[in-house]
Amino acid sequence: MPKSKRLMELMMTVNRKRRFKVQELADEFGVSKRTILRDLQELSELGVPLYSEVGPHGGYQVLRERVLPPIAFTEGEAVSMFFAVHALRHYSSLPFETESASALNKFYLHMPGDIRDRIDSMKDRVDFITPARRGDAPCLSVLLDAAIQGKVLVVQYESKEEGSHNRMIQPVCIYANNGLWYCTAYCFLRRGFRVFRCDRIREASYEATEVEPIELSDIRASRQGAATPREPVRLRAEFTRAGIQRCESELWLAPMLVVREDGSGWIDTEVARSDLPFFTEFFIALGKETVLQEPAELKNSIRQRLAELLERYE
Amino acid sequence: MPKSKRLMELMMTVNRKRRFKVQELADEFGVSKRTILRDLQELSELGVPLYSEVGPHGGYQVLRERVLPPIAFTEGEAVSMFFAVHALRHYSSLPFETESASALNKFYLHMPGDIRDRIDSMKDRVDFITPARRGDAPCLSVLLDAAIQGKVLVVQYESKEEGSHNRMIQPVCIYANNGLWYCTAYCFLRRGFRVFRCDRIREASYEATEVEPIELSDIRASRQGAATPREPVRLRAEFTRAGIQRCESELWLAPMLVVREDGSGWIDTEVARSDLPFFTEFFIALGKETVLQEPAELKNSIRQRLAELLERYE
DNA sequence: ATAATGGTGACAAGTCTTGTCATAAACTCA
DNA sequence: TGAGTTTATGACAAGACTTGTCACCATTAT
Repeated sequence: MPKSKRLMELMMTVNRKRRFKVQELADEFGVSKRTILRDLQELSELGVPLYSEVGPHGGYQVLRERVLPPIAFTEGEAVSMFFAVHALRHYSSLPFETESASALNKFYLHMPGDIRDRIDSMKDRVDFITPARRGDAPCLSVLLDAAIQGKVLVVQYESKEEGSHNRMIQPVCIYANNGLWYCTAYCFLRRGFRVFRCDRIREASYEATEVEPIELSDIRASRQGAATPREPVRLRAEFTRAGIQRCESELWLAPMLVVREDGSGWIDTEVARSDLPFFTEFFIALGKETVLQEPAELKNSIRQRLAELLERYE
Repeated sequence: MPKSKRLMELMMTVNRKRRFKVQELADEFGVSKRTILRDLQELSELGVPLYSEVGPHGGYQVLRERVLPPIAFTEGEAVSMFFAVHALRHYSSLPFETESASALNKFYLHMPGDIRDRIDSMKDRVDFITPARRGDAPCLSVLLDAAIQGKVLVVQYESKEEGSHNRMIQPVCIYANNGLWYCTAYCFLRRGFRVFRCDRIREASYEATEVEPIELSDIRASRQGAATPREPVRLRAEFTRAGIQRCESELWLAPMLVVREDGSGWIDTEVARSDLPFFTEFFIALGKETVLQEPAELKNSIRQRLAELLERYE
């Protein structure tokens, strides 16, 4: 095998196995140890961050920095990747530390000049906005780690109602929505799946929890479990065109909407009775853009609420 | 220069200049044409998509696909990039066509096995959610292109009030927010900067507009121009803790909020009189979580609105 | 037709690569 | 302490690979 090809393959190989001995590679490539040593030095000069230790149990290592093999990207692909990573700057907290910033930088610096020009001309013209929020979420990486490894955490959670207290939870997944991070987790206190706002989790640690982690083979099942409504109540309402447009902004509502040709529409679904206070506010906010047909119970609570408000503003 | 190094440099060079002749490179590298030809063939075998045409005015070209030079990414950087691009799948429309999907795929396939494992274990655990919206925005790439090149477009816009009609606009920038795409543009009809919802732009074309594009050297100035309030009215209000939390979800409001230690807070700012109808609805939606202090005008309109609603639900 | 440009094969000169050997240094473990 | 393991470096000859040259072909624009 000619040297140039061997170097390329060597690069892939050392990236695959992060630790290796010279003899190993020599056998694998059918060349002498001396040759491999020389090759490794060249790779090193080319930027692959190799580190070696002598002695028994020694050997070579690739440091955390690894060279990805060269990839053929479309110009458009490269641009897409750039803006995707660029969008992450809106997040004040990320589960991957600050590494996206340096990735962006490296990516940008390695671009051929004309692509870089194109990016420059687009940089001020395109953006994926995420609302910048105050709440930092300091525990994201711990939560993610626990989710991946299926471990139980003790967290200090500051809930809306009860103030700050400790809970044991087993994270399932974390996600960002509308500028805030949330964590779905099994809560050992409440014995069920709950969603936690990550910025309200002040501390999280693995410390000696004797609780056995539960089995989470099917994540989706657990998610659904969290959402099953009890005490269903039928909800029917008409929406004007403007009403529909506003409803479409609501994640949970959009899938249940039925839209007519002319843009207006309606909803006919079952909701949990315990959610009625929420719907009271929701329908009030919709103002004249809706006509509520059912349930009477909701109409009543809306009337009552409106009367209270009116009194407040008198 | 040894061959292996020359190959690497050659890769960079052909990526920089997308069209070139063999003789050119031969001079540049101080080797013969024959050697360059052989090298180019090797690059080709390595995946660089070269294309050549014979004859005068012929020469080599790198096709739209280009090999980015190998970049040293931290493991964390690679993972961040993956999830950043992964998040784009939530968007039903993008200004860069479908190229992010293929970028993601290539990226994933080229990862060393253990990083791929790590990504797999994280894929169901982390997400950047963007509300999935119905409205497709078919014209994004045209709008972006016009913004970059400073051209005037004729668009068919379906506005909330006036239905569908044509306008001439000069796009400034486009951005995604909460699942919808918006375009800031100079509107020649209204003679000022306006924000358009891209999914309401049915068609956009360059066709023979004799209108001269305006100068947009400073984009930020133009953005501000769009936001300067006329007929300012002083707005003062108190918010409970829960009220503050809801206000923080509002992008335009968050910067003006003042938050106290205990989580409650207030606002004291100037708004345009023309926005009062909007604030009427906004404060009604806030319910009991706020106490409006000023202006009386707004209080009146809220009262009136509440009374109307109450009647509706009677 | 002519000139420009890429494409291929053959071959000798010579450069670069490789394996071997010797030696050193650092480290582990018994 | 000493034996064994592993990286590290230098020297050198054999030889594998690379290079330049040259001859020739194919295609295409002018």
